[in-house]
Amino acid sequence: MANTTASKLNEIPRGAVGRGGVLDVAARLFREQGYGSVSLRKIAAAAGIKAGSIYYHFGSKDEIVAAVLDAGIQVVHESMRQAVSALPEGAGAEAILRAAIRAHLRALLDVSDYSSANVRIFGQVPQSVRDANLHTRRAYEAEWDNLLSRLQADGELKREVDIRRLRLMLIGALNATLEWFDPHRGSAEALSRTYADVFLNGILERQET
Amino acid sequence: MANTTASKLNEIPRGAVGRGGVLDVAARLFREQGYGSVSLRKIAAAAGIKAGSIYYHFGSKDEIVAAVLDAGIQVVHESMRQAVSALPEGAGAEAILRAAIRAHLRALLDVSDYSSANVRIFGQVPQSVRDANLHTRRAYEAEWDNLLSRLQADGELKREVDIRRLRLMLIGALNATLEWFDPHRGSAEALSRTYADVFLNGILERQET
DNA sequence: CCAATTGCCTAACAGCTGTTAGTTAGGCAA
DNA sequence: TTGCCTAACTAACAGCTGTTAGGCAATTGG
Repeated sequence: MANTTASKLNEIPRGAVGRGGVLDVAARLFREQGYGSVSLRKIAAAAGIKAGSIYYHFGSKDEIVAAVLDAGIQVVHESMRQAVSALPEGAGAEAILRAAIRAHLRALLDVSDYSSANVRIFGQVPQSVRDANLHTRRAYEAEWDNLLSRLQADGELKREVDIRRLRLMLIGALNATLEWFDPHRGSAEALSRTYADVFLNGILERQET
Repeated sequence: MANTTASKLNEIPRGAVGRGGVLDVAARLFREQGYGSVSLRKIAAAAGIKAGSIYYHFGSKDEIVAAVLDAGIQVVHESMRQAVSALPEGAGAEAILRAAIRAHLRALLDVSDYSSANVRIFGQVPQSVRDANLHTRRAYEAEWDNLLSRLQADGELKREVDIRRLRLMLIGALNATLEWFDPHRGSAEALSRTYADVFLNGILERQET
């Protein structure tokens, strides 16, 4: 037919999907539906290509999910590091912790499908994929441990808190927001303030004894 | 052969698996491996029966997972309610909150595969199953909201904290421990004390201004 | 302008999934 | 003894899964 040429015009240009496009779509689907119920055919369909074509860009499903997991951590890590290092020289513990909490939460809730997908599906992927993500993960954890240790050494954090445990508490609590956060009910910005308030000062009304 | 009678003796008694047995096994597997990668054949094998036999006790896979989810909430709910009501009459906010936190955490980490399975897989099951669990879930949430509201009305909690948000923070933070808690590194008991300490009083070293 | 490379497509594979139907054997009541 | 109920079994189904092989058109480099 004559329209073969014409129809090309409103088609997606040839190389527009590509490895990056597949990865973006995969991250979004993983975040929305979890690991187990997202098949390669779903990813392909959402990206506008066919399932087999994915194997031109990736060697396996594990390779896709591994790439999503790594990118997810890197986004939060970078966001948190920048937020902290952008602070003025003599910033106190309170300002530093508020900035770090805010950066982590905003990366999760506002910015990136990759970071939220990481939190959501990490516990669902095959062991081998989890293991491959551990290096990236530990780097981010070390960033927090360094920060917290420094503040504790300066006497700004209570001495009796174990740093590792505190980091697990903090990141765990922040990540848990993904399960219920609704942008219609309040901003990630405001939420990060509440989290900082509670973690820094607690929820008990203080008696002036 | 003559041993047909003898061999019966070291076989599992006929009705020993049953509906309850299947449910126990399912809860354990869901907690360990997540929803998507636990098939009916895996559940059946772990329970010592064949896949088809499950349909004598349950109408579908969804029915199994729904039963696990409901039981999971009920265990934590009951545990928390008892712990709080066992307190002496005039117990203060601090004692009440410590008891509630401790009960929730111990139900998750020490006691029940059902409660931990609930937390782990709730975000992975089909929408319809989630919806069916909502009633049970809301009852537990209301228990917390009542408790927190009462304490706030008595002036023991800071006025500016939103109750719903505080409850989401608290339960979210407690549930997140499932992802990293290791009984070899410390008890749920000790962990619950740390959580109470942080939530009640915060982590900042208090300056005597 | 030709050749090579890129990015996709089609068709098929073996294996696993939830589910159904029909069968069988033990225990209990009449 | 007869007959029902319970709790399992076997075998099969349609559909989906990750993955592979081979083909084909468009773009790009020489």
